[in-house]
Amino acid sequence: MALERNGEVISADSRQVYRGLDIGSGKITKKEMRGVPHHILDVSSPKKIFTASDYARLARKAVSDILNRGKLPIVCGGTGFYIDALLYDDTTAPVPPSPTIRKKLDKLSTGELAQRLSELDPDRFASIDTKNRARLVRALEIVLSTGKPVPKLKRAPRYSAEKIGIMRPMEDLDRRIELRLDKRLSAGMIKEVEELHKKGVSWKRLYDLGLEYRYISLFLRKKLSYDEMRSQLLTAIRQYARRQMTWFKRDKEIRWISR
RNA sequence: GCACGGGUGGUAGAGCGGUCAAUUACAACAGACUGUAAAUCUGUCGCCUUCGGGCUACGAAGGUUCGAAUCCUUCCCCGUGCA
Repeated sequence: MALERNGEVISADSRQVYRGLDIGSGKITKKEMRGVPHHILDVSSPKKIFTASDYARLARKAVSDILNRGKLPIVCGGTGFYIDALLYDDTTAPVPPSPTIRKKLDKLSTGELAQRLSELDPDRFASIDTKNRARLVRALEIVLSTGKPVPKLKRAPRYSAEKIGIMRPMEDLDRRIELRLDKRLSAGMIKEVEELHKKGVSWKRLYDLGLEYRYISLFLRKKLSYDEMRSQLLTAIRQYARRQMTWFKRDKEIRWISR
């Protein structure tokens, strides 16, 4: 598509932003790019946490650069939240994460966090998932660092964009996922994870990166046998694919093609 | 052949006379998503339902009991030990 329409690609993938996460994240290779410039790949160290707002900032810069060159920006990827962060203004509260506040909040139980939020910001409390720690912590972080309730977000479109989604039967996807996994495994994905750890990416961090990085690191730590790792990872990837569909299905602007 | 141990929902595995359609975990299905988003979290999960309940279920068949997944008998499978 980029070749046909004089475009450049902007990746919307929350793992391909990290250097060294190549096979496991399915990062496109130089050769596969066929001369088409690709953006927002390898922009962060895997030791750091790259956020949706970092993504929005970089991707918007890329969009305007591409437009200035008279070319078509093509955003491509499966991280729905990142795509929204790029396409809409006001998708996240403008409050950077605060390690100090988080450290304090981490000591509280989920119930206590919910309790505090209900006192400090009843409005946000009413709509939040009260069992989701990560959400509660973030909401409290916003309230505590601004001294104000969590702002209502407008989600204003920033660009006029055409959204295209590829839909295929789940069985078909499942089959392709398995083939893809085995291909990655034989392409040295385990080695890749081992290398990342050697270079200082902690086990905890690898776990948090999810999917291939999570399960392979568990295998490397001998918490899982090879077969357990492969089958649990396969399941996790399939579940993730379904979660992605849940996200995209609710976006009524997407035009679905089967391809 | 004898002696033990065991057969429970898609899977693993609790329950060991009533409060059991059956703890829990996983899988499956659906969903959420305010700077970790490949993350995090929620709901449903035997069948039917007018959501009150009804029905069929814990290897099989009988039996004991007001009442059994839980006790007894026989049978069929599985594992271990002795032959």
